[in-house]
Amino acid sequence: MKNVTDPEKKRQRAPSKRALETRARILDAAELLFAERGFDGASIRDIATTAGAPVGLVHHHGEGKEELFRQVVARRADELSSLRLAALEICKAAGKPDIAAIMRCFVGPYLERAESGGPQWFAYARLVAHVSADPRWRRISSRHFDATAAVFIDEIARLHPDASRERIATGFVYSVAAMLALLTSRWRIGELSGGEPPVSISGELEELVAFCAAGIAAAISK
Amino acid sequence: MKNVTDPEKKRQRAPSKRALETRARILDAAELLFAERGFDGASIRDIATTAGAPVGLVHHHGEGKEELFRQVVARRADELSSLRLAALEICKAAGKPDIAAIMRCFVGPYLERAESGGPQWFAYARLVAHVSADPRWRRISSRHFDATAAVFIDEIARLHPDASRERIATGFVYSVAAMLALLTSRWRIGELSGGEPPVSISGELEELVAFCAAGIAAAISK
DNA sequence: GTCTATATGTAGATAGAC
DNA sequence: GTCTATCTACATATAGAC
Repeated sequence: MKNVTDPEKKRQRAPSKRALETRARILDAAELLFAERGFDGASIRDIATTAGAPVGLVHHHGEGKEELFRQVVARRADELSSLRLAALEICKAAGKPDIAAIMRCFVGPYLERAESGGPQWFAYARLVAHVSADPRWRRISSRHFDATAAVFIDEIARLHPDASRERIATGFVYSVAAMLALLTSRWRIGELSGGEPPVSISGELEELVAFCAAGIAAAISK
Repeated sequence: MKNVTDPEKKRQRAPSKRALETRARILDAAELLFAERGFDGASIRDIATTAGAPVGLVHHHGEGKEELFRQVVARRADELSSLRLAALEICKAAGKPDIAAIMRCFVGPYLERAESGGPQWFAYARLVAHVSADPRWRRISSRHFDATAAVFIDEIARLHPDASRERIATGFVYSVAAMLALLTSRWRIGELSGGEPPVSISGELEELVAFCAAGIAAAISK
């Protein structure tokens, strides 16, 4: 399924190194600005300026604003899914995981990336928050996030065969919301606790995992 | 402090009944469209059309798009704060509340309104989700939500004097995120559990309260 | 792939009649 | 307060030279 002649695909030649860099710069700029101001608040012109590229080039690589938006969401979603599923496999190989261990495989990879991967990963969390808030992006959300989410829900369901799947899914969605809140609303936690927000993100991992695991356990036995 | 001559205030006469109705229709339309498409995705013209009012009137009542947005957020925020604080007072009068009881006073009033108050309250939840996702609205968020949030965090802190305030605030912010997820992402819960989303919102109250209370308790003792 | 110039629509805001 | 007409700016998208 790779590199065979495909009449559907338009691009025939491999892109040059410079082209790939330009494309990456455009996606980074789009990620930053879509995250900061949402789909309609970020203009192609602003994205072009931030990327240091002319406007026409942004259209060329993005194939229109909506498609550019989807590409930006998809890029890290795919990377995250791989990391999460790999973590879950390792965890399962070491023995039957409990809810906390399962959720640690889901949130851990993101928190590690956010800690070490630079500010683009924080921008991405805000972008996902925008996607979650806006009903126009439901299709994007389903397409790029649901398959992996279903695997994790299955894993919890296997651990608690008597619990209704709807309650497990509910607890899981609550947990994802909490994870995004950690990544996007540390300023608010800081304001409400009267001090500065927590310095280290990965230092918050166990607290978040404990919150999610206890919450899910309580919700499914209610 | 009421009805005295105030040189700061511009409006001198009480608005007519018709004017108040028009204003309410404009705020409702703005709420719906801001919730659906975010600040930049909703245009003043769309809001005017939905409200059945001319564009100039939207500007007149809203005093500019940003101020209109803030007014829409503020309207229900103030109403919700009153309901929540009243619920907490009643709860405290009946004896020392635990974490679940405290959180029930916070999320209960919203879920009841969403159940009985019509679709505008669901739109408002999406609007708040947009406000939370977008760093441009931090001031609005602080101004209209933080005071009440601080009261509830204080109440939990009184119950657990040894827990750090930062952890309590973190658990509270996670809980608010979960509440918004219930109001804005039932479609996703439905998709992930392979069936329809839950019919009744208030039927989900105890499950959500259990999730939040167990999560907070686990997070502060971690 | 890269970049410039341009076409076409629509945005927020305001002036002024009623 | 209500409504119409209009100003100015900027949006997305594309055509075509290099």
